[in-house]
Amino acid sequence: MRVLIADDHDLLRDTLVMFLEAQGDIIVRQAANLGEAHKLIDAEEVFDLVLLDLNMPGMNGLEGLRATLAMNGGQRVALLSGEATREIAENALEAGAAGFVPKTLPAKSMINAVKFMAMGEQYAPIDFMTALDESPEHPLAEKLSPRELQVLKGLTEAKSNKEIARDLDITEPTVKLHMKTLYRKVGAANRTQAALIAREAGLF
Amino acid sequence: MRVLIADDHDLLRDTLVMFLEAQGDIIVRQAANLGEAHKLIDAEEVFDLVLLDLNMPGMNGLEGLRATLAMNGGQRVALLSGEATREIAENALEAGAAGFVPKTLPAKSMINAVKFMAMGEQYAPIDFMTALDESPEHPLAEKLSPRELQVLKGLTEAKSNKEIARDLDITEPTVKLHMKTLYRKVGAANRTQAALIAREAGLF
DNA sequence: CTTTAACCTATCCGAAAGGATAGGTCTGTA
DNA sequence: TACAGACCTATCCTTTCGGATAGGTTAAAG
Repeated sequence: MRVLIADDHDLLRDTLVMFLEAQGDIIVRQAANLGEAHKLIDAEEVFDLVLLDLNMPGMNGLEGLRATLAMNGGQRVALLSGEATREIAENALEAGAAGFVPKTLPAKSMINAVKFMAMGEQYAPIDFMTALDESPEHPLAEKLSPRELQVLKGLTEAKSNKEIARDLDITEPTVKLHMKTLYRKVGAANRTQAALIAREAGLF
Repeated sequence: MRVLIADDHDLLRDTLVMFLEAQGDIIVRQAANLGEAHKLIDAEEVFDLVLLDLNMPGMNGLEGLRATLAMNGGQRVALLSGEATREIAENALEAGAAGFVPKTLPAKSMINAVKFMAMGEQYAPIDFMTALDESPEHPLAEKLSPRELQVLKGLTEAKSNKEIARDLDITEPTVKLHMKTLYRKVGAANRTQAALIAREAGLF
């Protein structure tokens, strides 16, 4: 089994190489950037698996992955990354990657994943892929006052101003003003749009 | 490596057993229903992996999976199914399953997956898990007339009745009646809820 | 101790939404 | 032809919403 590891972090690369070669039946080649990796792919016989670090020189996002996939030999290429988002992982897999390996994976699991992919399967960590794509922050929630958030919550529950007022124990006109203010803050023209924006932002 | 396969389809079970045992270092035990499987788990030393068919006698949905996970020995349990939905697969993985194996998988991949899981990793087919959970149909869209759909579309764009009327070249009162009718059809109390429901259903 | 700013509160009024009711136009069918 | 049913249209009328305006409270800064 022939594997190529391309990563500009020497430490991680060496560790991975050591672990893989300890498996006995795996031949590992190394590269520190995309150019070196391509040279090795051109010069040697086809690899069972090529591991590319997302952040190493020459990668340019997923472009390097696509370029490597398009190279002769039809080798299987997987993406290796420390801080990639789930979205990037999905894009990589859609682009035809053999898998996605986060650097947070335990060494043992990483070895298993590499062997798994080299055997022709597609790999990605389950928990990573099924995690909800939670927006990093809710910039909206930050800009709204507590009362406005409560009013907005009532709005997303399709309550009338009167109901919201009763629930919050304030008068209806007050609710209206909060509405008006929060429309301005979230950029909505009316309550329907405000509700859709709130839902879109993942609030409540 | 010790594997237990529980499935009431003899043909599939025998095929799988044959393939696995051909790998040389795998000992396979069989069961035709959940009760038999539990007896084997109790009687023998711990398995590296237990494969449970979702539809065999005694399973009762994911209950059988949970019961098996809770048994002594702490064995790893994976779900095997022919027609499970992505939702069931996710629930199984959340419940602590070692993996999910659809019966549509090629034999070679299935063997790889079983070995992968027996080594302690969690497996699920990438394409299966990342597939969008597209609602089979939009039951809403079927119940609404063309005009009502156009009105609802305008509503999700946060337009006023007057704007919708102008866009559709009808009078405003007509728009109102369409609104009222579609509220009833989709089960909304007001326009905000109707907009949220439409968005939720994936319309527009 | 003022001052400023941000927030919550309230009043009034025009505009929009929502309900009830009814006429008009197509289908397909007896 | 007559009829039923589904759909689109329109007219009143009441409720609700949305905007403009302004007073009251609290906390931080001068």
